[in-house]
Amino acid sequence: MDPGPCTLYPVFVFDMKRHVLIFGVVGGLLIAVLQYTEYRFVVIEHSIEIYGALVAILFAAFGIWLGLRITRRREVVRETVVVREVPVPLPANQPFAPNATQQQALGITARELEILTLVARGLSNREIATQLFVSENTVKTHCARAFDKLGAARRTQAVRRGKDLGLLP
Amino acid sequence: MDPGPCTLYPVFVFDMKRHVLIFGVVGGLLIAVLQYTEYRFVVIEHSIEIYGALVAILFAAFGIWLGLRITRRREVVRETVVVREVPVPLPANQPFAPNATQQQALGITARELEILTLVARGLSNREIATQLFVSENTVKTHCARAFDKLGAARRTQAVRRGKDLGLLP
DNA sequence: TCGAAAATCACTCGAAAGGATGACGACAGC
DNA sequence: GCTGTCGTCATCCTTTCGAGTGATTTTCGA
Repeated sequence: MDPGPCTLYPVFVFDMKRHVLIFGVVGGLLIAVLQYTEYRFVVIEHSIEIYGALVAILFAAFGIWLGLRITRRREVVRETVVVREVPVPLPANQPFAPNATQQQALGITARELEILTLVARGLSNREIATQLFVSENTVKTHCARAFDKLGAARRTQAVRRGKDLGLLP
Repeated sequence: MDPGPCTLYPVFVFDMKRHVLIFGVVGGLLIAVLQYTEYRFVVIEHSIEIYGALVAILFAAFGIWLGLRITRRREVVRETVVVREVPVPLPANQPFAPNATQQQALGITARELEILTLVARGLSNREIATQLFVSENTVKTHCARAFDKLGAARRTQAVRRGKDLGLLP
């Protein structure tokens, strides 16, 4: 559902592709070379250990190099993103009209939507109850029903979905 | 090892010390384990190749991790250099760039903002912790600090203020 | 090398939120 | 009449949040 950390560094995954390719090629070459040398120095007793150590050192060095290269790329991209920075406070503010179609499709009543907007404003249940002259339990009931209709488990999630569906400004 | 990156970034030589230590310990353990398994599966014909491949993969992964760890997070430095404010009426829906000016004015760190965006997506603290591979307590701490800097008492309020200040999409 | 800032984690405690269920009155529509 | 919807309120119980405090480790700049 949620793309998560990948959205934060999409360039990272992109770069990986090419590097993994290089990794495969160089890895194959290294293995071939090492296998060749293995058969040449088979007379040595602890050749397996030396072999393993060689492979370990070479691949570790290569891995470090890969890690350095990846992060270097990421740094450059990060800089360009900063240049593209656009701080914009508010574009236009005409009276918001909730999406009545979505509201009816989900069966959300007017009262529930009213409470949802107050939830989106960051008010607590108690504050909402005070503002609407009803009890806190009533607010909770409306909230529970609205959350259920929105398929939300938490109020932040309900706000998120409400905005996505055009129910909230 | 790879002397290249070290000469380019002499600052990391100091950091390398500790990492090289870890590298040695983990490497020794890995070799021991691999040697043990080697003798257990000596019946397999191509055990040497498997052994080498195992060592290669493990050390390559470890090397990558090491490389990433050493050169992590250098882009923040560049970020302060670029200061550009462009009042744009409406950026449609293209990649969102948080208002760095507001963020710096409030002293909100990158990690706090990252967690704030996940809060705005309706995730619970536990879900955020799982997604970022940290403990729930850490998420709570970041949340608390972010809320304090935003002057918010609840997460819905924090999301609201974050949006108003251009910190959240 | 040193120190400040940031990130990490833990613990407690109280408040807030949420789930489940039941109930009551008003009101519209058949 | 009867039924269904809506708004209202309640109780019990569990989970989640938030505040406060303290600590360690990592990072980064001077």
